[in-house]
Amino acid sequence: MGVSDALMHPIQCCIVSVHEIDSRPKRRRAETVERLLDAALETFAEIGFAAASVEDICRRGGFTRGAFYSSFKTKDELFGALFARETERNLALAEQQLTGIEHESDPVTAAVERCLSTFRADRTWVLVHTEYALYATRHPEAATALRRHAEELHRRLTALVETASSRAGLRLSVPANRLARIVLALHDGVVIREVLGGGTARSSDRAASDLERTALLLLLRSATS
Amino acid sequence: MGVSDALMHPIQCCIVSVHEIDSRPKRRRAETVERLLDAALETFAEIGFAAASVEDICRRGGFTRGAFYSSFKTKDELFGALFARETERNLALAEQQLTGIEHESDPVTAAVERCLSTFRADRTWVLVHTEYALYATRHPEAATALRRHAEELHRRLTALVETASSRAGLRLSVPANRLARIVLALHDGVVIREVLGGGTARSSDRAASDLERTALLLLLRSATS
DNA sequence: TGTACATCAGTGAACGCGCGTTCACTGATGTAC
DNA sequence: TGTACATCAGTGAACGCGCGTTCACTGATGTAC
Repeated sequence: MGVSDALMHPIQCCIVSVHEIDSRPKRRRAETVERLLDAALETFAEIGFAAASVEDICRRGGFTRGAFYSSFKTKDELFGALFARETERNLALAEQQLTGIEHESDPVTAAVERCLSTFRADRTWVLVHTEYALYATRHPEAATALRRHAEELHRRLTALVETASSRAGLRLSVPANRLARIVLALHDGVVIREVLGGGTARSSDRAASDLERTALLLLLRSATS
Repeated sequence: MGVSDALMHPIQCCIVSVHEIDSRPKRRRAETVERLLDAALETFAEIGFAAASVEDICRRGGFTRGAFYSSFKTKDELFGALFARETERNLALAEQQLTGIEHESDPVTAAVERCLSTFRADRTWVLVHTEYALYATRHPEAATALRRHAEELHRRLTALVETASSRAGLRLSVPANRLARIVLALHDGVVIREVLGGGTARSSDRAASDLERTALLLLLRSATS
């Protein structure tokens, strides 16, 4: 095989790995898919799913339409794949940011701060996610994917609230379950208002995250004792 | 002019007003516009703005496409007119529900209850409003209309918080201004999650409004003293 | 009141463009011997 | 190593449909005298 050959010939091996890192891999469909998804994410954020033509996406990715249809059956399928990729990324990011939070001296404040910095309103994703939610209203398979993701987030935040509050010896006047739901709703509301609301452009980043910090601290202060 | 003529001839006046109330008015463009807007609202909620063809809207309203174009220049103009009509309606409704609130014995709780019952998640409007917000992202005139409406809501809620808290002799640990923004964001988040989120169908009406009640009471409890 | 004309509200056929999707083809990459 | 063949990834022309928009026309309603 090519691989074992390569192992026996250091020089050729080197060339092969250059091929794999560089833009000339043996089989590059996976890479093409990634580039198309990247292009789709940007295009959908800029002009919306419906307004974005397959040609727009391909042009941005540096392909022709044929390439698109050799990777995806339809434009709708692409939307689903994009949502799947991005939500997986976001969950992994959250995982990474929040592990070990219960060892902080003040886990509540720490969690608020970390969540704010992790999920800082990412304009692109808010736009595409919102559109996907709207889309899911009329496409049951999309609704399933959306629900799964929402439930996963809720599960993780609930667990976080539970471990953090018990470690800190705090009593919750509202079940962790419900508290998590409230926090998620508040987050959504603030972030959506920032991106979609008639947001005044002047330093709205800080304004929105300040607002959310205030709100979360108010909430948590009166939910714990 | 026709009006002063009518005033001088009681009988004719009566006939004219029958014409205006009944479905045979002299000039019925206004009524046609209303019917088209009604049809558009339902159609947009069902299948979305982009997917809704002008023909779909007209068919639902009982017209042909020509009627549409003799009342609106483009499909986009219709969207703007629809948003204008609905926001005006909503503001009027809010006005009506919230006047006199400061005379309640417990204005905070009363306001929470009235807001919840007034702005109970109206699925149709949440869908259309969200889509309009997304649309406004790419259409500056729409963004202006959206901002105006958001600011108006914020102004009214701020005033309500101020008068209600001062009448009740409460001190706010957060400016009314900011508190109003937080409440609006929370409301948006809850309502959007209910309609767009992977909402479990089982009695989600009550669940969502219970959640919002809990959240608002928590917030207001720790924002006042 | 009756007649002639003007305007209004809405019809429905037609246009033309852009888009999603298909498909026959091509050059590059990999495999067999 | 070299040659012949197979598969893969992507090309780009073509198709056909549906949609937004236009426009010449019509019957109903209103106005003048």
